[in-house]
Amino acid sequence: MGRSPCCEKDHTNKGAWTKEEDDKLISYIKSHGEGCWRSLPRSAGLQRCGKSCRLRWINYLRPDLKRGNFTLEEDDLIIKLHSLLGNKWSLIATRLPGRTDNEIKNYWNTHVKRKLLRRGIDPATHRPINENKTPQDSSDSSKTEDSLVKILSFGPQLEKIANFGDERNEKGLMCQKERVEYSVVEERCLDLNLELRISPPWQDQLHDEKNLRFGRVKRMCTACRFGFGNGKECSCDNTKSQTEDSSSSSYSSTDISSSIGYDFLGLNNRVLDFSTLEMK
DNA sequence: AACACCTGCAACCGCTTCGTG
DNA sequence: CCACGAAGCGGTTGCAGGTGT
Repeated sequence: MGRSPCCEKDHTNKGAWTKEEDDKLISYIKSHGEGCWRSLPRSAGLQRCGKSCRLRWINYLRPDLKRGNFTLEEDDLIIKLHSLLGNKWSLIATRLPGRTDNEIKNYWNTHVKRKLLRRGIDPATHRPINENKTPQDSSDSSKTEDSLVKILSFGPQLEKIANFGDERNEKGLMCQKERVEYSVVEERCLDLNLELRISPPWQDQLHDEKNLRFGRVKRMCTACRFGFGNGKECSCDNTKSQTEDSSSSSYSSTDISSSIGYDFLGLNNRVLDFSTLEMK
């Protein structure tokens, strides 16, 4: 048994849109707004599948779309975001006003990939191509796969945490969601030798111990990094004091970056504010 | 001029996620 | 908790236009 079709294929047009179809769609959405794509074609008098209408509107007809070539700034931003987010085109598109996920995806596949390859950079990993096959790396890559599998298997729990809400936002503190997204990105990049690393540098243990004694640094356990602070998974040596003093229990990106003395990826000034990365 | 090949992009397809009853 | 439909997403395809031979 196959999947049921999203529309009646017999009575729908396919292929390139005509000017008349575009006009019908635009005028319908202008007067009725977006929504209920499934019923829209019939209401608008179009012999198209709802999906097709949605795509046409989002990728081509929307009035706020920026047409034309990508600027150098957009180019750089796409590369940076891709190194952090991977092929999450819709997420990347949210950071590029007027650009659609489809447009960015196409641009990546046709221009950016080639550009990176010319520079000797693997577009998939964002690492130098000739660095890929060292014996040390082969063991490292299996480690990376392991850690990635662990992170991915965390998925459902991470989602639950991500839904906790933003009650702490008004204090300017990092909410659970931010902490989760931050940790995931941080962990994913662990093995990537990127100039544009999103995490603050991992502090070596000796340095931590020393600073802990002077009360300069609060060490986070893995559970806290994933947003399980105060749970049974938490093994922080400062959990107790954190629960007593809620204001010190949250780690914001800005807290961290200011505590370590630099603004990684411009998080302080919100150039790349991952806390606001949401699905459309 | 004719053909083959390449490139870029719009559109499609199938899977996943989300919302609702 | 489950089932179902709608919407969203990312990979892939198809085709028009450009370029090389």
